[in-house]
Amino acid sequence: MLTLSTSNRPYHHGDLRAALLDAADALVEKGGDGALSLREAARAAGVSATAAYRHFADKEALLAALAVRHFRDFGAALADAGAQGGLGARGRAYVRFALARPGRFRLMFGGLLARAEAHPELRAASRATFDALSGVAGSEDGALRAWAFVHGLTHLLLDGALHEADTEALIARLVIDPPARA
Amino acid sequence: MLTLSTSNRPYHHGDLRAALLDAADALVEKGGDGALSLREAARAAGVSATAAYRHFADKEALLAALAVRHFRDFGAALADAGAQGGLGARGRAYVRFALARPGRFRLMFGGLLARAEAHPELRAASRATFDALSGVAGSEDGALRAWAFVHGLTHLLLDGALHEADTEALIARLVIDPPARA
DNA sequence: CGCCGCATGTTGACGGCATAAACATCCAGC
DNA sequence: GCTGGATGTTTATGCCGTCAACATGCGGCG
Repeated sequence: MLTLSTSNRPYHHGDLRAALLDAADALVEKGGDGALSLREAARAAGVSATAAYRHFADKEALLAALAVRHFRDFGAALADAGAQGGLGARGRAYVRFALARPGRFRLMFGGLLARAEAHPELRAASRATFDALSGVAGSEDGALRAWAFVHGLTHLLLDGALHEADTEALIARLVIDPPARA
Repeated sequence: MLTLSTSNRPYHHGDLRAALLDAADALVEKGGDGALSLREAARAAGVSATAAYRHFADKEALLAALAVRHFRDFGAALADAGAQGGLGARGRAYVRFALARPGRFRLMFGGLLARAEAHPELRAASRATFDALSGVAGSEDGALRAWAFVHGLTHLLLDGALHEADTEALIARLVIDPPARA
């Protein structure tokens, strides 16, 4: 049974908070945005329906915590891409991250942010990511335009608004590296 | 009591379908995205909880119908703005439409579209709007870039991602008319 | 003019959900 | 070894989406 050392193994479960976040992530990714049910997440974690309330104030708090996690991953992925490429590489990584996990992206940018004042950690995590993005090329209007462009392209692709057949080619063609002024 | 002529006044209510859409619109606009309850909309329309099912297959169908309505208004607003201004005027109208009614915009671009194959009318209405937008400056990559930029800026503003104080000034500064290449 | 069918709306019911309160359990430190 | 507080469970409440059976009333047919 391998009880991993005497480290910080919490009381009853293993680490229920993380287990719930994992379960919620899977549900959000599968069923889309509002398809998460606290009870179902609890079921998936093998725990009673109300156990989640020991770790999250309510359902929205769980979603906010999940969004925090995703913002950190997102920021890391962009930093990685930027390290060995320019602005264009970062932009393409941005779009690809979202297309690979639409549910995550929709959670991150889906209205939770708008009332993020209720979720200080989410505010902080998103601010950190945003500031890193803004600071890429100074904080000039050019950088802002680039960000808005990539962000908008992501949303349009996610929504199926573009009838373009070859998505990857479209990205490669539009999101280019030189001062695209876009 | 003024029973307006003998025109197409449906049977019991006045025009329940429209009344439900109005009520739903108000709820979506106020409480954000998923805050709509069929029962509450019915209550607001002064009708029993299940009456909506005579007009909509289910809750999602109501939301889809509402989105159709908004796509039409949206398209009309953009056409108006474009008639007496250039691409820049149209772009600014785009952003302002969304900022004026965040709930509407989030409904229109919030994941319903992604599985719009279940809602033919929504698919059609969004396609019509999108095609009109794409066709503004030919259907070149430039037009696509412009659209993506404006769309992304809209989302970023809606999400409070930009710390800019004066939103209107930002819009005026970024969304400009000449071939902004953005 | 009267009846009847169908579109419209209502009632009642079911299972699922978020959430709260009271209770049980179990590790940590004294 | 005992106890306290953190963690999880049970039970309950009220709302929700949706279904099935029923009521109602307008428009068209006789």
